[in-house]
Amino acid sequence: MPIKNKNNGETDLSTKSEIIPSSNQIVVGFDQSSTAVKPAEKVSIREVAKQAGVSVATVSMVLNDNPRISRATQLRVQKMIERMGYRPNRLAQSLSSKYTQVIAVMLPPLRHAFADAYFGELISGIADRAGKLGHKMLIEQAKPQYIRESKHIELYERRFVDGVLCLGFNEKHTFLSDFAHREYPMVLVDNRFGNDTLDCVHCDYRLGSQQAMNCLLQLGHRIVGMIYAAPESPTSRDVIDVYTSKLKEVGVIPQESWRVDGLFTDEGGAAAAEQLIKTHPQMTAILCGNDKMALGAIRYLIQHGYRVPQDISVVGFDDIQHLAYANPSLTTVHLPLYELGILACERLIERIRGKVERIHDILPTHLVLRESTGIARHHH
Amino acid sequence: MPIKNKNNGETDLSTKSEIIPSSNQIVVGFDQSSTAVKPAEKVSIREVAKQAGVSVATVSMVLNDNPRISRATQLRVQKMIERMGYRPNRLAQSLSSKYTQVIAVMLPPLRHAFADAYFGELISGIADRAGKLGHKMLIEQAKPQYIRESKHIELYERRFVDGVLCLGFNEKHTFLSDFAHREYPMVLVDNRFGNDTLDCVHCDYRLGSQQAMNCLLQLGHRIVGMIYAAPESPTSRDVIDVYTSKLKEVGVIPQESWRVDGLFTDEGGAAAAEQLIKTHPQMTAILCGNDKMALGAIRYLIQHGYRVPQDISVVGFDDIQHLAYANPSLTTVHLPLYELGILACERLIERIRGKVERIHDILPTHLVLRESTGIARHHH
DNA sequence: ACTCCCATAGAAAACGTTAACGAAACCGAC
DNA sequence: GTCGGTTTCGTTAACGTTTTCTATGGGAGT
Repeated sequence: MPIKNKNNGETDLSTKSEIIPSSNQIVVGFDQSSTAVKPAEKVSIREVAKQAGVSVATVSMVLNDNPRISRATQLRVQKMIERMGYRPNRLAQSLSSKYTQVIAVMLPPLRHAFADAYFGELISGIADRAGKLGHKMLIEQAKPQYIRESKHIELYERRFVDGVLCLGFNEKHTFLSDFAHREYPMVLVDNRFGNDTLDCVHCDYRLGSQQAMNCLLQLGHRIVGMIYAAPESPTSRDVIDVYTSKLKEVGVIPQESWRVDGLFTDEGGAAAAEQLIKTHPQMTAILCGNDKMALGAIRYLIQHGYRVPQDISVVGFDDIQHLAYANPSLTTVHLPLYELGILACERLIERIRGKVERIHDILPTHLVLRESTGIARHHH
Repeated sequence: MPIKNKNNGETDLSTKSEIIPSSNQIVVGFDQSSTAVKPAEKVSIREVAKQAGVSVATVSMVLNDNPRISRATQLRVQKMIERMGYRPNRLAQSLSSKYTQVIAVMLPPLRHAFADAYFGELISGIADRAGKLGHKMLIEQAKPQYIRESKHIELYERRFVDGVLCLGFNEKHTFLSDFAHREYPMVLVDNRFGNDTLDCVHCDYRLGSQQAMNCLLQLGHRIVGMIYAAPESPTSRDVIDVYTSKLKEVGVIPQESWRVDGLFTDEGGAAAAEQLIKTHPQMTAILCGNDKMALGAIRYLIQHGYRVPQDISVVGFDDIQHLAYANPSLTTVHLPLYELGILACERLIERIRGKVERIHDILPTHLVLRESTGIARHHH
């Protein structure tokens, strides 16, 4: 299934960019050093113009390669710029032009928001694409007081940024409606806003839920529990909706008590699994709203004598990396978060430039079949 | 042991700031919405001045509460600022003043740099303190091409930032020497540069290594292996140095082959553990350079029939959160990374303002005793 | 009453760009 | 040879602050 896109979008979501594959803290070296470190006494566009024998306007136009400049003078000026080591002051640029070339990434006020695998993937994509499009990335955290003081609006009004990407928010975060009048470019990432009044891009959680449920149903599971989280989130509701309708399709009426809130955390997942398995011993599979909860659930189950997947199958959501070593490895719905980050960044910048009106893009998911799922055991 | 500080530093490293404790993705709501969303047609300092019946200079002085303004007019102007919803354009402010009030956080080009628990803790501290000090935080990744194009210098020259915090770099990253002439404020975080020519703040890895080794030696371990990483890093060498000298203190000469590089990764830790245990079956304890490698080592050991800690004790470094659920839980050296982030941010800003000359601060560590260590087994 | 000084505030010059407008020079066409 | 039309580039006014320099008023000192 190709990219579902309500706009005319044909965005390139590839090119993971040059990254050294490893993974932690102090990486072993990559040799490099900038070619020249100029102590360079500040040189302004005026100096360059004078030395090149042209006006400042001409230099400016060369900088923004305005077609009105002849190839000859363009080369001459560029030579001089190079020779003098001139770098335009972007404060002056932004002050006089319309854009700051900076975007902000807004994170929810979680203790470990900066160390989260989910946010990390998104931010990675955003950072890569922003860099490629000549934009800088500011990171902010929407703590209660921050919102109370309207710092999120100040971001625009004081001209810190041209636009904002909001990660990990849902309808409970009422400050989002500050963007409803669409005066300030903002794209909600991996969620949508109820009345579809906000620009957004997100993964196709309905599709993901279908893929997960198809898998479980094909393996013969019928009593399928669910560990969800943040039911106020439209995408979370998508997953739940499909979960119930898929079960109904095969003639099973999922009870209310088959669903437990796992709070998006490992511990919550474990607690939820406990509750599910104690109240429904005949349950043979659990669908989890994210990988963390799935891992917590598996941990609980194994520690209490259940075999995964022989006794109970578990499916997650996210496909966060560096979990390959989990035992058993997790069958999960892969969310293309890196690509979503790229898309979000790209759409936001288009929106800033007025190249697009409404944004509501959806990226397809796919199931990654690993060891935590298996054929449903018989219950007698 | 108090803070070791070569400067006159008495920095407040407390106040974790208001954060909702939970942990993932879409958090359950915190009610909030900005008090007022002004559609506000851009109002500049000139308008305010006119309405308040004063000059722009006066308004500016009120903004920066310059003592030369009388209390009466100050109040009058502030009222008007409030009433008109005026927000100073910080591009203009920065253009005309000396500072941008923005700092950058430079990350190494690792694939998951944005999702790393180690960096996450540091960044969390930095973000909190930067916000408190009225600064914004830009995040950059020092990919090879980035350095080749001197973008790290451009950061200053084009006036994006006043200073940079470098996380996760070591002496192999030769671009760091671009800062040796100390023209551009930069603080190396959690490492130091060989000839001590760069400003830096870091944890006391020597102390940490002592604490870990004291623990193991007291438990009777003598054949102690080590899984290190990035030996080009001065702090890594600190750990290794203390490891060897501590063993020598009790009359043990650690062989070269007792040490293996674990590459800072989980997989590397597992491979290193394998190598150690196969070549030295009599080994009863392993000291690891970080928690990831320790976890990898434990995973390998358990999967291959060793009991931890009964057969082998393992000690880590970092004390990364959300690892409490590991089994067995990890004895590790706690690095005060959040606090280090705060300190780094604070020092950098002092440096920017010229309030401090050289920076080289060290924060103490402490051992967290958990389940992965025990009394050395007898070997016959 | 006159000077001097302090407290207070205004005027104008930066800060370093972009952009709107206008003006030469050159072209071919008539 | 004049005339519109292009190219190509210079002039100048923004952009919204801070800062330096200057000016005014009034009270204290003599």
